Amino acid sequence: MAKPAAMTLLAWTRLLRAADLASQHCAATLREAGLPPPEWYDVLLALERGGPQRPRDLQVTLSAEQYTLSRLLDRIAKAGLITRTPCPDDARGHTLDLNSEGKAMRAAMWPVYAEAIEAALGARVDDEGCAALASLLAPLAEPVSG
Amino acid sequence: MAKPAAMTLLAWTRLLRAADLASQHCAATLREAGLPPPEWYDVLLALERGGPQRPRDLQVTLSAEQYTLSRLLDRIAKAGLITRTPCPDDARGHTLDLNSEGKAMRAAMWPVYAEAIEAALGARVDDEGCAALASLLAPLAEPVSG
DNA sequence: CCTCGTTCAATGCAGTTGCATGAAGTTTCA
DNA sequence: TGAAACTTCATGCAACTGCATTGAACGAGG
Repeated sequence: MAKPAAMTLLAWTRLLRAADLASQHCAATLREAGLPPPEWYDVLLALERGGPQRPRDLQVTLSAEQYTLSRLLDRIAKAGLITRTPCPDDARGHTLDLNSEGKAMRAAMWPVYAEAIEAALGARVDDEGCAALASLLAPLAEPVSG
Repeated sequence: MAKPAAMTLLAWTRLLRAADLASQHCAATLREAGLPPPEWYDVLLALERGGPQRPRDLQVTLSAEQYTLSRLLDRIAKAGLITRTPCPDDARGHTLDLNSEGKAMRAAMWPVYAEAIEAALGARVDDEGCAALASLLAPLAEPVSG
């Protein structure tokens, strides 16, 4: 029932605005380079790091809604970047894997994405500041109810 | 061309995730209370604070895209919370104003919104932490290109 | 082996967004 | 004055999102 303190409200507005501007910048930068949006990168990277896996697993890693991920994977598959093969153990699911185009796309996206992150955050907050930010934001990394 | 440092990347992911979870929580809380989404609150508050004004002015205050705001105002007007009267000085625009339902709605939303902010941020980061967050995020408050 | 509760994934539908464009009004300046 | 440039706001269209539901397959217990 407690109302937020003035400082909490300030941090709140800054947090939302900063994240909005930063992610907008990234999305715009990728778009201008003719590349897919940032969420594709997250999927491609997770598959490259974690190897072939099922949507279920990706859902946990990316903490995305089930239906969001389902449709995102549809689009990525339609673009020919991943393959879906039936899962032998469980006929409900399929195993997702990066193909060579997918790997190439991830590699092509990274420099652009990295540059955008650097412009949006790295160039504005020094290393020490980033460390402070990361540790201040750590408690916000899990769902509110949990 | 510089690639982000490891700490920058950590802060980046935490920032996006924190903001996403926090805003999700707020939106969900308002929704569960049968109230309009957070962006309505921002409009109602801006009108209450700034008095009658044109979409153009709101657009600056809220830093929203022109078409986003245009349609948002449509919905809010359709819900009967604001009035649009032709602007005498400039026939292109109209003046927006809160009516009594609009004021009542803003007042009704605040406790719920405040509670959600407190749960998402206030209860997790103390006052000093919020102050630190706010000052670290200050440089991110303006567009990347500007 | 069946049945019931659970998990995995896709999808219908309505609402929202982004981009591009359009229509109407205003300002500038020769 | 009047044509060109700019501002203000709305909207067509395609893409995306969220919620709710469905359908299929799994697994536990009788």
